[in-house]
Amino acid sequence: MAARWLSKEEQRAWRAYIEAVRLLQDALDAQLQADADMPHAYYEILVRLSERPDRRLRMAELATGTQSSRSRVSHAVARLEERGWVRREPCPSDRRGQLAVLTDEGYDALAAAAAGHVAAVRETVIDPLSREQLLALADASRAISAAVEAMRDHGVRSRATP
Amino acid sequence: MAARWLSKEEQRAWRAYIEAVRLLQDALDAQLQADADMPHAYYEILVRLSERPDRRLRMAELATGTQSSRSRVSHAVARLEERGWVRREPCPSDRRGQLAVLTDEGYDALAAAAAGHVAAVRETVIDPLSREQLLALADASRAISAAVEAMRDHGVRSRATP
DNA sequence: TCAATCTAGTTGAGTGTTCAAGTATTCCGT
DNA sequence: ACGGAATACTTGAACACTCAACTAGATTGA
Repeated sequence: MAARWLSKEEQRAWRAYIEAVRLLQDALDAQLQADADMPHAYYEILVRLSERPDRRLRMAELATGTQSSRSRVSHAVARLEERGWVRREPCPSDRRGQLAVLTDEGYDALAAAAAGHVAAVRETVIDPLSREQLLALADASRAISAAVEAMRDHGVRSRATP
Repeated sequence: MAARWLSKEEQRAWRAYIEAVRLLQDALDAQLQADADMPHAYYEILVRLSERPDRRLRMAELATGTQSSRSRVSHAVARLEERGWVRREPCPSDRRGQLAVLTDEGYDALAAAAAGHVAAVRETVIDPLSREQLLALADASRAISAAVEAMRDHGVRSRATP
């Protein structure tokens, strides 16, 4: 397979993208860590749980919902449980399964964190972009997500040839 | 400060964005780890060094160039040095400073990793987007980067009020 | 029905990142 | 010239994530 490089324009675009991604992630992580003492990944777990009427979710659903591995969620929920923000329950319909349940303390922690986090998101992403830009960003993002999932599934055609 | 929430549309866009970011980062990290035995952050360090005619860069420049903290770069270079991919040199003009120098082995490792990585970037980002989409993504990214830097500088106006 | 296989989730070791504190050197004002 | 402040970088502990191996329960099919 001939290695096809990026054009100057593609290169510039790609770098602008990952640069923004890194800066943003670090900034949001730092903001949440400083203001709410939790990493962004934990925040997202609490958000997903809070959106459920019964405030509970299977571990696997939590994993797919937050685009993370089962192992990550398992470790994270263990930590959240130590803090009393989440509790585990056995799943009635499948005895292998576990339900992560958001506790009242967890809900309070989320409520306390949310305003600051949303303000930061607004300040760094929503407000600096026009509506068209934001929608374009979302479109491009969906295309990227689809492509990543496609690559994951069909097993990376372009793997380094051994 | 009144907490201003996100509209439905903003919410959808924001989620699409971070979802893509997470999926992409995990995929690229996994690809590089599997094919070249290095995380994406290390790859970027090697890239920056390789772009210099003398293949060397001050630690601080490496940090700003890769949007990471000095500490991160310091640890990373230490690891890369253990592998023989990078070497440290004292900086002649400032005795506090250090130069990270890409070794020949490091250059080879980068060369071996590059094709697979670029192919993955192309497959997940460049190819699935139209030229307009890619340019729009870059524009939005630059706006986000600027906003993050602005927030970092002027000290987060919207910090959780204690 | 029972073995093989698949799925849900956990665990621990290894690795990378962060945060705060540390050392060494340079810069700056007087 | 010299003391204080800023800068360059490192270090170690605490924490998060990954990968592979593992347990336990569900599913399949012969």
